[in-house]
Amino acid sequence: MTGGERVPAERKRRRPTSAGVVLSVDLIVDTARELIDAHGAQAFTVRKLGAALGADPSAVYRYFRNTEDLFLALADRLIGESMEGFTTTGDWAADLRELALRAYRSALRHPQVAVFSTVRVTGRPHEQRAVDTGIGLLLQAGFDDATAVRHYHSLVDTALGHAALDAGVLRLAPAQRAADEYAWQAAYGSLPADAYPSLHRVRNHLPHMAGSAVEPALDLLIAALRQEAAERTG
Amino acid sequence: MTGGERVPAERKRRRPTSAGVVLSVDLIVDTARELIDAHGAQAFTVRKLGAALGADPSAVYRYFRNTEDLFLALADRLIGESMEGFTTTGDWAADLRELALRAYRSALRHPQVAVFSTVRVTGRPHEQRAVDTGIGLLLQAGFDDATAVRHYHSLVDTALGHAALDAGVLRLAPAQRAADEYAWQAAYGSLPADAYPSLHRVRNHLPHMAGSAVEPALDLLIAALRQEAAERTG
DNA sequence: CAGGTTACGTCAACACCGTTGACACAAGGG
DNA sequence: CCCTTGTGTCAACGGTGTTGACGTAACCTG
Repeated sequence: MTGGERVPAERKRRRPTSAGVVLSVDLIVDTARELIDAHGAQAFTVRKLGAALGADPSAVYRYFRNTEDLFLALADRLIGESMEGFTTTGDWAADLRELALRAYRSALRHPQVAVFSTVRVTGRPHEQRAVDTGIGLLLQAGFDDATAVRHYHSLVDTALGHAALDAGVLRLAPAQRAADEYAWQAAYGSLPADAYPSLHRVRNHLPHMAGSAVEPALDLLIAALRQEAAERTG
Repeated sequence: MTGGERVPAERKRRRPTSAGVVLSVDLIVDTARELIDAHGAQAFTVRKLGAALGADPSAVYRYFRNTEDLFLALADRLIGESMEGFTTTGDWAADLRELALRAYRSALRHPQVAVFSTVRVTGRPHEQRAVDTGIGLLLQAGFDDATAVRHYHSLVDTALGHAALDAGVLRLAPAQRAADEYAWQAAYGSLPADAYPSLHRVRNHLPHMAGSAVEPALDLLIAALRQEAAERTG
């Protein structure tokens, strides 16, 4: 764990803030979460967090050494939530698809946080549980140890990568988003067939490019895994 | 196309800055590029751009309505550069892999910019050329129009998504990065076999998780496409 | 139950950030 | 040669994350 540890390992003295709130790591993480859910990670600031807590913004630094540290603490909680109620069905490929999609959906709601949890090793219980489950499914499919790790890495990073991209789209104002969808038609719909033969041919299908590609991409990954597993065992 | 247009369509009067520099759209984009290449997109600010240009920071707003607009202008240039010297070899699968890897590598150096170019339709020549080439390769492989578009979307977004993720790693200080690689061993290397059977079994392979997963992921995607194309044609 | 230690909430300040409006001047067209 | 106007500069606004000093209240000790 590189930098995760909060300043004091345990804390006992609790003094209420001038607004009467008793701070704690959990309360701060919860409040940060609510703020991000309500107004987007883009709008999150330490000062707003302080205001939402009913405390001076700088009080946060008694619990986390900086905002990155706070995000990291939020990360493991999100991993845990995204895995709530997940159970294996016996179809390892379908289970892996679901696992990756859960990671995607969770990360999409909290992209800033998600990037941290991918980049840094939290090493906390929720993360460990999820990794164990995913790699277990690949071992069950018959892959050897090294290959299982590699494929798990590919799946999860692809899901989270798409989330990082798609989160950018969500950040756009709805009107602008609609305009961009149409832009695929406007900019590409009438290109000369001689200079852009392929684009011209598929011009009617281009608006689909405005949506997310997670599911098609995951489907391809899973198909490849199924094929490779079949070749291995058979 | 949505919001790209700079403030005046054309400009004629050129007055040198107090440092003797004659500003222009191209000069500003070039300088922004150099700044990002040298110190990372994270460290880019309008004020530093002004200093690097030898002009007041606010002069930039005579050419771009805001920083997002500037990034968007940079995007198409990067697409063009990433495709420089690309030629098809006749092996459509290998060509697609190379195309996606070029997008990844280019985006990795300029993640902030890359997200914009994925999210927004630039509709400019370089973008159109790249899309036409990629979809052309899939049509050549025998996919129908709608499927070719879908697969192209999956490939490119996966490449760019991994870039967005991996860019986060690059932002870490090198020492911290090395520590995180080791963290996979430290946090996961000694987990109890009964609670985490799969993790325990593959524990020696976990440090690989610290690297990028682009190439393994792209290999899986390409394998799936090869398989699907073979089933189609034969 | 009193006293000392100290955790921690608060305050003020620092050094930044993107962006805007007023202003002055020089470039270019008539 | 003047007048319009494009455009570089300046100062300012309202934000940001983070830090250090400070005092008080909460706990531990006796």
